[in-house]
Amino acid sequence: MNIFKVFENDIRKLLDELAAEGHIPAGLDTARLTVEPPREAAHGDLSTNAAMILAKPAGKPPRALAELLVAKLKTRPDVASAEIAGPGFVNLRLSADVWRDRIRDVLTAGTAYGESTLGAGRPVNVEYVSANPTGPLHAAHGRGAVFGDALAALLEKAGYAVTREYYINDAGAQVDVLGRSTFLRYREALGEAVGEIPAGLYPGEYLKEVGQALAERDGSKWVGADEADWLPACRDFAIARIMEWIEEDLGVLGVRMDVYSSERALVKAGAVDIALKALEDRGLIYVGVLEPPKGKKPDDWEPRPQTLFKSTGFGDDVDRPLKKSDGSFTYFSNDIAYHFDKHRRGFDAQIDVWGADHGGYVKRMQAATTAITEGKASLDVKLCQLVHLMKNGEPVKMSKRAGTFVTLRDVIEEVGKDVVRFIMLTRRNDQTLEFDFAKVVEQSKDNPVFYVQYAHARCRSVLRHAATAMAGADLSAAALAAKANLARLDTEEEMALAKRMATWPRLVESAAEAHEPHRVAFYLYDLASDFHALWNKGRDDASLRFLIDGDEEVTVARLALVSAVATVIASGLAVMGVEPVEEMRS
RNA sequence: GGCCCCAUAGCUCAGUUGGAUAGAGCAAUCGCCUUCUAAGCGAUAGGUCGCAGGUUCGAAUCCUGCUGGGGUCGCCA
Repeated sequence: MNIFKVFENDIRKLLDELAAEGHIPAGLDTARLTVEPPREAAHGDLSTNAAMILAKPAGKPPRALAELLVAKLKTRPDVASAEIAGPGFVNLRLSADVWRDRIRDVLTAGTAYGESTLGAGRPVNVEYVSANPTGPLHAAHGRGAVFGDALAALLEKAGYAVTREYYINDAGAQVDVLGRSTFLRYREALGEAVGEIPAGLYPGEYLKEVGQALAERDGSKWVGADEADWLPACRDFAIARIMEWIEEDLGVLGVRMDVYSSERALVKAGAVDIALKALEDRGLIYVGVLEPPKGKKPDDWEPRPQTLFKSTGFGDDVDRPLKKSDGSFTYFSNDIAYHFDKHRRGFDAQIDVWGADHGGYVKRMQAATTAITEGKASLDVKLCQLVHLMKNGEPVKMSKRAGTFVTLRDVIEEVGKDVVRFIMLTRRNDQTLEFDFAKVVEQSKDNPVFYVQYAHARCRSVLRHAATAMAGADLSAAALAAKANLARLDTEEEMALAKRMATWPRLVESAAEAHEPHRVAFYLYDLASDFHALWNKGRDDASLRFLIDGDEEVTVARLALVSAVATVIASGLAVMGVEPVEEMRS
């Protein structure tokens, strides 16, 4: 239950009542109405701008309107106080029981707490990773993988029907290069001395393994064969093998895709022709000559007629080529077909997660998606900025060119999947992220992974102690929910925790709508911080500890609180794909 | 040159889709602490939200124009 939404709906009803009573005109636009926690806790628990946004259309001063609302709100038993502040805010303080009851909600719902019906089961397609099948995933891919996966989980929690999808770019020139590189390694595996890997081929060591495997499967079958024969064989073999690795790596990271879409299969099935025909029918394709890029004219520039898509009609800056000069389709054409295909599979809400270097591609893809689906589908593109790998403040050198780069697997093996996942979400997607191998495993307050996990571990530790101290007592969440007298929770810190947990459903909804999973990480840090604060109070004042000898009632109430905190942390970590820990010892 | 992203405390970053006196961690200063789990706790100080306009009850947030940094720019994917 999202308490803020409950009040928002109730306030809308009150406004209807005011209209029925003739205080304000009926049918005022309340789209801008908000009910949210004020930044300043001193202002109360909830705050609404209703009086301010309606003042002008209602023809009444905001404070007068606020008076009317306050009078109505004050009659509610769950409202402890309602007052007007500033330019016309209505601030509410809720009775403590409203917050305490949320603890019971948590205990009853378990880690399902925070789930919402916001998405109403609408399908959403989240496409992420989609790394070229030409080599193992490297560290930077990890960010897109984690981001996309957490976003998918978040949307699921918010009630959407999510499909996780990986687009395999197995149709371009790069996979022919892969095929040639593999052929060389294959001959090498058969004993041929191949020497230096020629420029233009992939030098990576990992292809030795692919060549070896191919030699084992096919023997010397391809030596001396026509390129027309060995190239597709080597290419397809390598793609299949590398995709296995990629799936394995993703598995280690805890990422499981629902759908792998092959570009080659799509092209083969004629999807590109269908898509371009659709655009053609709408008069969005023409043959024309593009202007050279302003201010940065390539040396070999020459005007030439190309088949172009009229993307300028949909917010793009220039029209974009659909065919290369040899008549074959550009990657863009295939991509249009792919996004059209998603639409035809029922996805009108599409999200793509890309690396920041593809920023220049966003407008045309959105333009094309809008154009080809006649505005029915919307595409949101989330760009993930670079990850800077560091070790004790020193940058870790990466060179894809030389074939030496830090693979995602290396990173996971060094610090663990949970640390990778958590850290990748501690920055907004459009900020560059520094990943320091030393810092991310540090056991201190400035490491958010540790801090959040520590809070969970402390909760579990308290419950373990309680189980020993109160042998025989049923301390399950259900039992605590049933028997705890939550009225015994009344300290400032306890109420702060209860309120923080009450905002989790709201956070899920707003983060899901904004497509910003990093907010979950920050929320958990805040929740952990509230919990640690309460814990620390118990150091100075024994009466504030959780287990109080001789007062079972307060102990049970506090155990309910602690159990709820652990549950909400676990619920948040589940969205991030991180396993909560029972204790910090390792 | 066009387009996209970024610019918030000394540093690293949040900022609830336009709300009230802009927050957290680190570093700094000052106290405390040896534990229901050790990897500490509390307090203080720190700001022209890059600059200048605009929109309105109200702007870090939206619009315009600048400045600085990054990315990208017709037959790469």
